Amino acid sequence: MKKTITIHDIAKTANVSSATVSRVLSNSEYPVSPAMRAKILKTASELKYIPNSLGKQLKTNTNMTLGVIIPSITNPFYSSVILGIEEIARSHNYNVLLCNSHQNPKLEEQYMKTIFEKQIKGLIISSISKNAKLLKQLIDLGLNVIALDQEIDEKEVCRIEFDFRKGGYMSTTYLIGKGHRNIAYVTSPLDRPSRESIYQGYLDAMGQFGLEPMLEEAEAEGEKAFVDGIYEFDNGKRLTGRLLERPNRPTAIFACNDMTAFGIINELTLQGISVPQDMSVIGFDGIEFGQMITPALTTIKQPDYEMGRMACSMLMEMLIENKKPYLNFMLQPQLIERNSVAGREE
Amino acid sequence: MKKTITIHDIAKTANVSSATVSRVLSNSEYPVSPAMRAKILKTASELKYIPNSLGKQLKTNTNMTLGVIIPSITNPFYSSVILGIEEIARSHNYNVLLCNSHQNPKLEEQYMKTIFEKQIKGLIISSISKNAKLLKQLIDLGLNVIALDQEIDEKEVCRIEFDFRKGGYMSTTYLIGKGHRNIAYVTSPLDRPSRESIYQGYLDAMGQFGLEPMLEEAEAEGEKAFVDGIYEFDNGKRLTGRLLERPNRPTAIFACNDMTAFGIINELTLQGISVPQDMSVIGFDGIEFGQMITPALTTIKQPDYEMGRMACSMLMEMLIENKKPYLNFMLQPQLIERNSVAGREE
DNA sequence: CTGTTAGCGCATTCAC
DNA sequence: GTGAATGCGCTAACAG
Repeated sequence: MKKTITIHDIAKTANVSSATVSRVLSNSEYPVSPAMRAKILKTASELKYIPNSLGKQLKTNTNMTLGVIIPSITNPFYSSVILGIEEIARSHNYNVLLCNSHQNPKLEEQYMKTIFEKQIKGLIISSISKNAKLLKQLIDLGLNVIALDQEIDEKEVCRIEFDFRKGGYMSTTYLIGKGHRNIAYVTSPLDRPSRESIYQGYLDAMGQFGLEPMLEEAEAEGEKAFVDGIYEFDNGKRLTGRLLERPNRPTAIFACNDMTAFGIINELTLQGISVPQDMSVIGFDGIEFGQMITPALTTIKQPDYEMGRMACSMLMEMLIENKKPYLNFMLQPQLIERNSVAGREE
Repeated sequence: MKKTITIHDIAKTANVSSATVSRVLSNSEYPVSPAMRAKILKTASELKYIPNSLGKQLKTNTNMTLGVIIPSITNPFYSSVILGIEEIARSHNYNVLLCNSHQNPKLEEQYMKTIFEKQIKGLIISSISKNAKLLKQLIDLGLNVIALDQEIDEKEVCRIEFDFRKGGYMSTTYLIGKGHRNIAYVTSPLDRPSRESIYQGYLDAMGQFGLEPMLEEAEAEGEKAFVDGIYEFDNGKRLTGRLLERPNRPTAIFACNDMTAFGIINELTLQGISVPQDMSVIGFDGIEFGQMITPALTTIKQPDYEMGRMACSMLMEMLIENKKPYLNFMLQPQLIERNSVAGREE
C-alpha cells in the first residue's frame, strides 16, 4: 500500500510552499504566476495527487454531501424520488448519503445525528416521527432541511407537499363520472396523514354526490410491515376478500396506492371477476409497474421523480446561495387513464 | 444559528483538559476516574455536545461510511441489493454513500474518485467499465473493493458472482422437462457478460437435448436506455412481436430478465395468446413484482438482497478485522415455480 | 489517572 | 506573487 500524497509532498518536490500548491489546486482566486501554476499542476499529476477532502472540509466547514432519509428504498416511489435528488445533487457536484429509516423513529433519529456529525449541511427527509425536537436542534445548529410529504410543524423547514386530498377527490369524481355509484375505498391503516387525506378527498367527492362511502381499512401495521414490499399487495388481496363478502358489492374500488391495487386486481382475477368489465379498479401513486400489468392500471400520478428534483433544487439554493426560501410547494395530482376502469350505464 | 461546541468548550466549563474529555467521549480504553467521567458526561449533555466526526476521521484516518456504485437505483434488483448492504452496514454503524452510475463509465470514474477523496475505505461496485486502471490505483492506495457480478481482472478485489450460466441452463432444462421443444430466448443486447452467460446456459441445454436454439436479441442500447425502467418492458413487447411473425412459433419463451418477461406476457395477452395455456414464459431475476402479475411469473431467482448482505459482510471483515479474503463467491440460482409455465404433451 | 503537546491535510491570514 | 504560520476538531504519544 502506497503512501498517500499530500500538498506538502507536491510542495517539496516542486520546491514551492504548500500554500501556493493549495492556491493552485483549489482553484483559488488568488494570483499565482503562470509558470509556477504550470509546474505545480505538472508535479501534482506526476505524483498522482488525489486531494483529501476531509482536510478541506474541516478547514472550510463545507461539505459536498447531502443526507437523505426515506422510509425504504425498495418502495419504487422512493427510489424514483432518490433518483431525482441524486441527479440534481450530482449536477452541483454533491453526493448523497442514503438512509432507510424503515419507518422506525429511533433509527431515524440516529441517522439524523450521524448526518449532522458528518457535518452535512443539507437534509431531505420523509419522516414519520412527529417528534421534531432533535430536528429543531439541528436546524438551529445550521442544518438545512427539506421535508417531503410531511406535517412537520417547524417553521424553518421547507416542505414539498403533494395534494393527497385533491388526488383522492379527483380519483373518486373520475369514477363517478364513469357512472359508478357504489365505490369502495380500500386502504392501508389510516394512521398516516397522507392516507387520511386521500380518504378525506374520497369522502368529499362521495358526499358531494350524495353517495354512501364504503371503507375497507387494514389493521395497524407492525414496524416490520413496511420493509416487505409485498405487504401492501397482500393487504389488497385480503381486503378484497372481505369486500366481496359484503351484501352490496361495489362496482369500483379505489386503492390507497398502486401496490394495493395490484393485490386487488390479482384477487379479483383469481375469483373470476374480470377487471374492468365486472369491476373497476383505480390506484394511487403512478409507479411504473402500473403499465406492465394487464389491465394497465388507471391511477393518480404522484410526481416522484420531479419531487426529488425539486426538493434537491431548493436545498441547493439554500446551501449555495444561502437563500432561505421559506415557502412550501404543493405538487398537484394528475390522472393517468389506462385500462382498469370501465364506464357503467345506469 | 448557535455556535457549535467542541470538546474544548466542554473542557473549559468542566475545568479539565480536552484530552480527558476526548478519552471519555470516545469511549477510549484509557482509565479515567469515575468522578471526572461523570462530570464530563454531565456537562457534555448539558451543552448538547454533538461530535464532529471530521476531526476524528482526519486524525485517525478511519471513516464510517461505505461507497456503493450501481447502475441504477430504480432497478428493483439493485434496490434490493442496496437494502441488504445498508442493513449490514448499519449493524456495524456504517453508512452508505450511494452513487448511480447510469451505466456511464465517465460518471463511474468520477464517483470512484469522489469516494476516495472522502477517505472512504470500502467500496462495493457493480461496474460495467472494463477499465480498471483507476480502481487499481485506488486499491494500491488502500481502498477495499467488492465487485458484484463483475469480470474485473483485478486480483485484489473480491467478487460476489452469480452463476448466470447455470441459471440459463436451469431455466431451459425446466422448460424442456415440461415438454417444450421449441424454446425461444428473448434478450436485451448480448453486450454484457452476464447476459452472454445466461444465453450460453440456454445454448448448453438446447444443445444437450439436440434442440434448435431460437434467439431474439434487441439492438444495442444507448446510454440513456438504462435510466428508463420501462426500457426492458418495451423490449419484451417489441421482440415478442417479431417472434410471432416467424414461421415456427415457439411454445415457450425464456426472457433474460423479469421486466422483459412482463413485456412479453403483456404483448402475448394483447395478441390474444394466453399465458401459459397457449404459450409459456419464464423470467430471470426474481423481483417481487413477478408475483403481482397474472399469471404469476415463473422465474430464476438471483439472490439480490442476500448478495448485498454478503458483499457488505465481506467488506466489513476486510475493514474491521483487516482480513483480506481473496476469495470469490459464486451464488447459485434457484427456480421459483409459479404460474407462467404450463406442461406440454408431445 | 490527568494534562501538555503535536499533528492529521488543508485553506487562509499575515508578512515580505 | 510567494511563503511562514496558524488553526479547523479531534486523538494519541508522551510526561508527569
